[in-house]
Amino acid sequence: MTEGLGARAPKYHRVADALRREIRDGELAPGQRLPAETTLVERFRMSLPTIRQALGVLRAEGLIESRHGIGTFVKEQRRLQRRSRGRYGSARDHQKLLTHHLRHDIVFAGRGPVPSHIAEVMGIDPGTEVVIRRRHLFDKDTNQPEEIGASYLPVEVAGGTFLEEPTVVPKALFLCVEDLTGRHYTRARDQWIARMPTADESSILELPTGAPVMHVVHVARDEDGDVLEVSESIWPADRVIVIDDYPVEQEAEQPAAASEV
Amino acid sequence: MTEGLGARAPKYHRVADALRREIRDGELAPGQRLPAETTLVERFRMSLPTIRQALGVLRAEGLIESRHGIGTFVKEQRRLQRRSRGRYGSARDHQKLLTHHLRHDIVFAGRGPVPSHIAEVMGIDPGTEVVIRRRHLFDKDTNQPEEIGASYLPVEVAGGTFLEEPTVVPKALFLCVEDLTGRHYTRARDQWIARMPTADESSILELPTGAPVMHVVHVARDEDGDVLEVSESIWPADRVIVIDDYPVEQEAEQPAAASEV
DNA sequence: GTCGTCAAGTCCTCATGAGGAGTAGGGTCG
DNA sequence: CGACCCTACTCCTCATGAGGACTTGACGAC
Repeated sequence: MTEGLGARAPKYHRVADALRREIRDGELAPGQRLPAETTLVERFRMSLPTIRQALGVLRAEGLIESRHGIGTFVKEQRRLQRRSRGRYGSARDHQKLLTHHLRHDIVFAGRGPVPSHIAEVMGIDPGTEVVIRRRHLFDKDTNQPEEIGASYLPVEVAGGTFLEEPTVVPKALFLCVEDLTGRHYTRARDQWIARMPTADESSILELPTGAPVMHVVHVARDEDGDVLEVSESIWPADRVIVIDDYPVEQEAEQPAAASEV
Repeated sequence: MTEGLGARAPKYHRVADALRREIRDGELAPGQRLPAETTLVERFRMSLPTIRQALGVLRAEGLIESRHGIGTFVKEQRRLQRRSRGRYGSARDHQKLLTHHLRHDIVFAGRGPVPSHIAEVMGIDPGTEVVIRRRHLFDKDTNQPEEIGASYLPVEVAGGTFLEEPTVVPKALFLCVEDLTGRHYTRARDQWIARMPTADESSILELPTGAPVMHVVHVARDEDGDVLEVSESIWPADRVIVIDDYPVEQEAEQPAAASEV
């Protein structure tokens, strides 16, 4: 650990380090308010920009969060949601929306050009017309934004159906598609990346500056390998744990996706 | 998109937006150097701190990277490494280290107290003595840091073996453990989270400020459900894609890890 | 030719000063 | 009692000014 930084380290770095240690040691508990910036100026005997720069470092690390006009607070580290595969089986059971505890705002439903990163996994040309459903999900109680979601369906699959209407579907999307087409979801591929949010995502999800997002692109295919659906979700990264539970291969085998951890 | 911000938006925000658009539109290509800060001061007719604040926003978004004494550059978005399960099968095939293209620096090997986040998944008390192997991995060609890794093995498993010695093991760790104990890796569980790096991680991985990391904790058990090994890896998030390819459950089933995407 | 020195250009640190904007609490007026 | 306003406190924005540290390339001494 970088305890006791030498006098050679930048001042803002030393301040950040002192506060970081107080947070780690519990002197500043999660949820607790930090001293006001002006108070820190007096305490550390440094200028306001220097103090603010130090706070900026801790903000970028996700340790604190500032609220305009109120104060700066130690963030509560909670990762509530666990996400992994297995969604299909449980949805077949319950016959209801996977995210029924969230309020769904359908912000768009209809046809449009497929974005390039989706076209890539679908194996079609960017700009090809597909059926798109975009949604924002909010916690029903706190009204906090939880997720930005979008589904992309080939026109052959969803064209002319109620999936082009901006209404919440009655059950999991894949069950609707199976009913409408008679085809079956057979194989899926998830692609997870973590990145910094765009300005739009940051404002929709009300993210504090410096908070990363988790972005998953989900591709579902039928028994012939044809794409039935691509959907993507974007969450604040600090609310997500991806869990993958699987048997260890006992025999030599070449997995579909190479390959190391 | 937040095109054409009104005059009410903060100045640094407008500057960031203008540069962001130039990057997105390709006027500033990946790898290319941005105008010097002093040049931007003249061009936008704003003060240096304002310009620097705008650059700070783009840095936090992972769009640009500044190098002291050299300049500020548009980051190349490259996600080279794809990681997913299936590691065991291919390792049994090749009988060599999974990360043989990287240089391994064993920074520690021996006994020590288990960290709390590892104790939790191992189901033991924090501080219990375990065998720990810590390593830093570097690209053999560029010498760039690529990964921080650590393995935690119960003393019953690895105590008194060469796994307590700070030398690179001849083949994948799990094959060593299987040979030494006669027990077999049967089931594994990976836990992925994305977060901002600690100060230490940031310096070891030479991360630009504002860049998140991907952190995976891997738990391996034998047929009795006893933990044989826990290992964790930390990568710069922008070099990682996690890919998960799996069959869709056709029948009702309660997966081990609940469960929604 | 090789090495070290130097200067120019770059980003980084930090101080001072001023004003603006959002929030919460208390008081006043109806 | 309720609605409104005012004030104190908070964080946010932005300017100016100065010096330092790092990198590169050119130049001269050896």
